[in-house]
Amino acid sequence: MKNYVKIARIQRELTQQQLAEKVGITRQTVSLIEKGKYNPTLKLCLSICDVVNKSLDELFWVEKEERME
Amino acid sequence: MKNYVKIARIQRELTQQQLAEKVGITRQTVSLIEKGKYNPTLKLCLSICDVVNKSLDELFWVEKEERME
DNA sequence: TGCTACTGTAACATATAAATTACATAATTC
DNA sequence: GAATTATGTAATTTATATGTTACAGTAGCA
Repeated sequence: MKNYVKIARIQRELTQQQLAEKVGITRQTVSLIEKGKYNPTLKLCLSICDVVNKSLDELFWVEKEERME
Repeated sequence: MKNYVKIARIQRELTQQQLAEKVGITRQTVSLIEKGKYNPTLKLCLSICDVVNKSLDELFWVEKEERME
């Protein structure tokens, strides 16, 4: 479940802990999402979008072929 | 959890059953998502995007203020 | 009328997202 | 070198997405 959360987070100069607090989840969940080991819910994706000021497509769109790994 | 799945599905002239089969889920899940009663996972959202040939933003982006109901 | 296709939804079971707690490591800063 | 910060991850628990089965209602069509 590849995504661009980590890049966006670093652009905003946020730590995983800070992003987690702003989103209202735990640091562990942020870590797992960034690592592509979780399949987050839409609601959570939208919350992350709000915090880093990016769209769903910007953060979570990956072409079908490169989605897995 | 408002979204535009129903509109896109009808544009593609698919029934809930047909969309469900193409996505690999049940008709009931499609119904609940269209009704906004479910918070689908990102993976499922992406699968729906593939089938109706729309982006995440086109199907699932709603402004923060109108997201709930 | 009756039949079929499409949709909404409820109850229960299962899979898994996410929380919680905890431990480990690397990179700092003192 | 000790203390702190940021991150990865494992085990367990909890919440919920999704499947399964089933029933009801509407609309169109013979």
